[in-house]
Amino acid sequence: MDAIDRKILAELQVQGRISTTDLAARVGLTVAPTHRRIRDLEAAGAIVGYRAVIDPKALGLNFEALVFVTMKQEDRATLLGFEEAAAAVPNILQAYRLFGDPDFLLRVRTADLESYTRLQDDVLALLPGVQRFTSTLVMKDVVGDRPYPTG
Amino acid sequence: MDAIDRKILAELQVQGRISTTDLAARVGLTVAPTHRRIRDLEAAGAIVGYRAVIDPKALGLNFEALVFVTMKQEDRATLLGFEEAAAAVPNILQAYRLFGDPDFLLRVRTADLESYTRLQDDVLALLPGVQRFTSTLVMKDVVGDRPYPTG
DNA sequence: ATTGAAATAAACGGTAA
DNA sequence: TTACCGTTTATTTCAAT
Repeated sequence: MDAIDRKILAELQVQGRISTTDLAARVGLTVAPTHRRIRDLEAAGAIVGYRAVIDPKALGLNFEALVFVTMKQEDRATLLGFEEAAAAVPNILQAYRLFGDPDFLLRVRTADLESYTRLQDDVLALLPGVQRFTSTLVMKDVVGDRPYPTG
Repeated sequence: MDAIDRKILAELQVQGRISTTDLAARVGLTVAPTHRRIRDLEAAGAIVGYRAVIDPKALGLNFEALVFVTMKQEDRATLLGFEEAAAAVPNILQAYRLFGDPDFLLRVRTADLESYTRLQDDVLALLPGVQRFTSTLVMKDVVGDRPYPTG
């Protein structure tokens, strides 16, 4: 993982579909070694995959909320049960387990406030082991998901 | 934005580098209309771009924290000043403006706890308009950034 | 550097809402 | 009529050896 690899990762995080030819020019190599490095980075798991970045509004997902979850107990089984159930809810885009209280933070997307209300009442409230949760509405994505710093 | 477009978006969110040929087969069209749809989705802004998904550990970024920020004032200038300054910090991967208190939530990645300490003291603490902030360490990414539901 | 595959773009006719 | 598909053709670009 030298400086060139980091530059490759930086470029691919911004332009996931850049051709090997163009990428080679940007990192100052020829095509062959560039291609080899990409293959190695993929094989090593440094590059997990590629994805299109979608505008959620295009899918009608205009509402975003953060949900803080506090669990009844913090034993292993309770936590794992919750994590598994949460992973099965497609509207939960991200979920973090935190140190301290609350135990989890969820990032949730729905079409609108009404869909969110339904989701909270019919799905989130039924997640196993939950003592209580607090929702906070997201007003604005100031910094939307951004590439990792490579420098 | 019909069902086929949603299917295209679903596939591209999971396999951003799938070939038009393969994608066409998956959505049940031939290459030409599939390609047209991709072009239109890109032009309409539904597809914002493409990116490689990187393992942050490969970049040595092993530490993640959430930072809740409460501002001194909530006037427009103060908030915008903070947002601009926050956007200039590469370690801030995501930033949300929230309703209520706290005013912002930041997701921050650094190499380790020491780098985070330095970042907090030397950078985050100097962001303009901040009254106080509270850090919470992330124990685990239960659900790492996941595609939007298209159904 | 070469070969084969794939992306891209345009044109044309058919078809269903 | 409008909008979309599918086929075809041609050109370009890329991957891969």
